[in-house]
Amino acid sequence: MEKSARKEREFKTRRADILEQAEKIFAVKGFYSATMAEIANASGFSIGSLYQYFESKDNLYSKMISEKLDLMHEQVREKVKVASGIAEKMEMIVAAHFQFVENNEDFCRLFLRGENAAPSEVMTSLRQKIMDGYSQHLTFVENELKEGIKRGILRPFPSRDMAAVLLGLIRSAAVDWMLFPKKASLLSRKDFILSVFLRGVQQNET
Amino acid sequence: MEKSARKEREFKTRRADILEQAEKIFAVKGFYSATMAEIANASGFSIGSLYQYFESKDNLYSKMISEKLDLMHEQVREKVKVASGIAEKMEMIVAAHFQFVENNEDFCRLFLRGENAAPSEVMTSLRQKIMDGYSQHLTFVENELKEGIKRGILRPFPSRDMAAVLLGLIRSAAVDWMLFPKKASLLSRKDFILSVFLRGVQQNET
Amino acid sequence: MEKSARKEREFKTRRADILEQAEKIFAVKGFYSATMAEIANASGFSIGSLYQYFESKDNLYSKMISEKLDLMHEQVREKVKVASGIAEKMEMIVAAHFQFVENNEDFCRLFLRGENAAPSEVMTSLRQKIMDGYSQHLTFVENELKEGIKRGILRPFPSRDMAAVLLGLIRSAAVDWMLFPKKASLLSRKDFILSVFLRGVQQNET
Amino acid sequence: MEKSARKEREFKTRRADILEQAEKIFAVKGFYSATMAEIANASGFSIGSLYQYFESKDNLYSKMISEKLDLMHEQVREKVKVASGIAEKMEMIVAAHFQFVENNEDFCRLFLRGENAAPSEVMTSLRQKIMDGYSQHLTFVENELKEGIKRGILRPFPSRDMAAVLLGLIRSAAVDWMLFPKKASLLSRKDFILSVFLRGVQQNET
DNA sequence: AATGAATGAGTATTCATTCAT
DNA sequence: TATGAATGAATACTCATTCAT
Repeated sequence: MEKSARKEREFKTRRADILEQAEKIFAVKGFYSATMAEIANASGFSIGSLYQYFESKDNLYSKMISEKLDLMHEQVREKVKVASGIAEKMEMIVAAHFQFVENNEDFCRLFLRGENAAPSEVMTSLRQKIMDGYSQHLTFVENELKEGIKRGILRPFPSRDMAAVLLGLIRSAAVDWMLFPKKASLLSRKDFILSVFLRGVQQNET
Repeated sequence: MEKSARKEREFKTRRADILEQAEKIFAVKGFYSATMAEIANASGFSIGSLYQYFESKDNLYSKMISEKLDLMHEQVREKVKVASGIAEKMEMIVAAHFQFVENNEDFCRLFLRGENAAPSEVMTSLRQKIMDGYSQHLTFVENELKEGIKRGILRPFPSRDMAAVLLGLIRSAAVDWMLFPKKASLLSRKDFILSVFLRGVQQNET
Repeated sequence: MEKSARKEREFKTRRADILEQAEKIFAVKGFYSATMAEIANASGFSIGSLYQYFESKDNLYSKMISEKLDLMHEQVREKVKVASGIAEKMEMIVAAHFQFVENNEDFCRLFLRGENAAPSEVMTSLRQKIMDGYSQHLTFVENELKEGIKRGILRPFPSRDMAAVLLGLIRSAAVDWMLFPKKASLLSRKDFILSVFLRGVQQNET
Repeated sequence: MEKSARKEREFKTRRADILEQAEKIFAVKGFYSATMAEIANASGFSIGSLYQYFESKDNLYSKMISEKLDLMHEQVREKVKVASGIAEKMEMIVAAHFQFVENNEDFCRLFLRGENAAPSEVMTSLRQKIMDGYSQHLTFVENELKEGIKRGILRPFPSRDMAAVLLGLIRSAAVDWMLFPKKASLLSRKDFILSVFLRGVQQNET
């Protein structure tokens, strides 16, 4: 039926609209201080309608977080995929992350604030989902680095630890950029981070 | 007066007791889900008494966070102070942080969760305090690194960025350790982090 | 729209129901001892619903007082308006007040108790509103008396003072009636009050 | 024992001090918003000490009100006692009340506010006490007026009603004076009130 | 399907009173 | 006797969720 297809499409669009507004509000107020009424209002729906798209406030928040996080991982992977060569792939890992942060600053600020909180079932499962997603992402990065080790470009450190270090460096640059606002774009710090990661900060002994 | 001195001492002890219990409860439940009644109960005081030591729930949380953070910064600085030589100082920066995280895991988990949230006055001032403390700490680390640059031990990168990188590496190792529990102590990762920071991950070109 | 009109009507009815029950409870217990739960219960609404009709307990109390007071003033004025001649108008002023007191004893007892209290914003504004209402009412009575002075029926006392005296006499009769319950209606004291007001208590010298 | 006599004296002095401060605070904040801590502080005693002089907050308030009211009644009676002749006695009734109000404005404002509230035992008994005191006072005034009726100076109205009217006029003048602050003293309105009471507001027919 | 009024459980905070010191 | 820290009952208000229309 054509009808159901259009309905389906509309459903998704509206769902996305809600998610978009919710993200903004959660970013400003945090999970607890944001209210369903507020989100309903901002997205132009009634409170009741919100519950047609999401089971609960927890669920709305969870979906918002996890879907966006998935998007980030996906974006990173896609950009890395089209890159050729270890060096370019590593550059893309950093660049893609930075681009996502710049394009989704509100969302990322939510993580400065944290608040992946609450002891509820749903929230616990969110935390698990976040960790799983992170774990997979780590594995993805790890595999790229392994290639570098194999080719003798990278030192034979444990690849998982190296991946954690790379993501840690990316994260710390992003946090620093959000915490202490600067004129320069986050992306402009890409080379610095890459350089530190690749060559270390130690003066060449010669 | 002896009397007032003892009272003073008792006051501080009890205040610390409350803070200690509150930390545990906040760590498990988060700021919003933890209740004053729970904290009162856990610390063996009545609800009313809590308010003799702290103005409000916000205030209790703020004090708990900021005092512990101050303690961390202080502990790091003291350990670095007694170290001699750039290398040893940098080692101490990493070691002292790791030790603190191991000794205060509950507290640190609070930061995984984040939740330095709430749009209230008190919480806003807490966030400012956290940022100020971090900023000062960054400056402290930066000054140590500057010495290293001056002596030609470290590459002439912007010292502040290098400091941010070092703290970022420390943080990412700590987060990784808390997120994916391992048998090995966090401290055992010190040399790896230091090595990465100092020599980088790039294979020596030969 | 028919719908919104009915909604509107229902809203007003329910609001009035709450006000009516609240009046009784406040009359018995006073502002502070009355609880929102009690009022909710008595009016057959949930606690939450009370807050859909009134912003706060203070607000509920304020509206109840000021709307009823407005009603009293209005009723007095309407009855006076249809009266013809100074004598009849003055009679109506007394009669209308007494009728209101008899019909709204609970409400009036609230004023024996006073309790237009509380240092809150809302309550301060209530007190101002009460005074303003009283002031206007005084002016209304004053204008009627001025007519009597102009026609040489009343002694040329300051009209405002005379108005205050008349309302004072009305009030004292009402208070006496409420304080020391008697079989006779308050209205039956109308002629006495009027007589005292007009001719005083002094024996005619002859 | 001398000692106990001094103790007794001290006790009364301190009790009076508390009552004095309490009156001020109650006048400003009302019964419910005033706190025992505040009263303790203002009167220079500890909270615990307050309870050595008064059983409870209700009791403190009750005693403050009833003792001051007794004082008012007493002062009026004494001044009336030394007056000679009906006219002078009636003048004194008005003058003595007005003087008390001027000398105890804070206290009297408490009655504008009312708040002889609370459904507690103690408060109920206070209300009874106030009514009894008022009733006795009314009887006292009534007896003076009876004398006037007997001597043919006053119209043969029911004496109790006349007394209520006189006290009502006094009250309304006092309330008006407190509600709408004026430069003139309250006492300066004595003759007006007396004149209205005696001769009414009606123009003499001549 | 959409609405938004109604619900009521849940919680921070206050403050009269007590009692150990 | 005096103190004031400790107590905990009491209560206004919020907001996620439901469901009648």
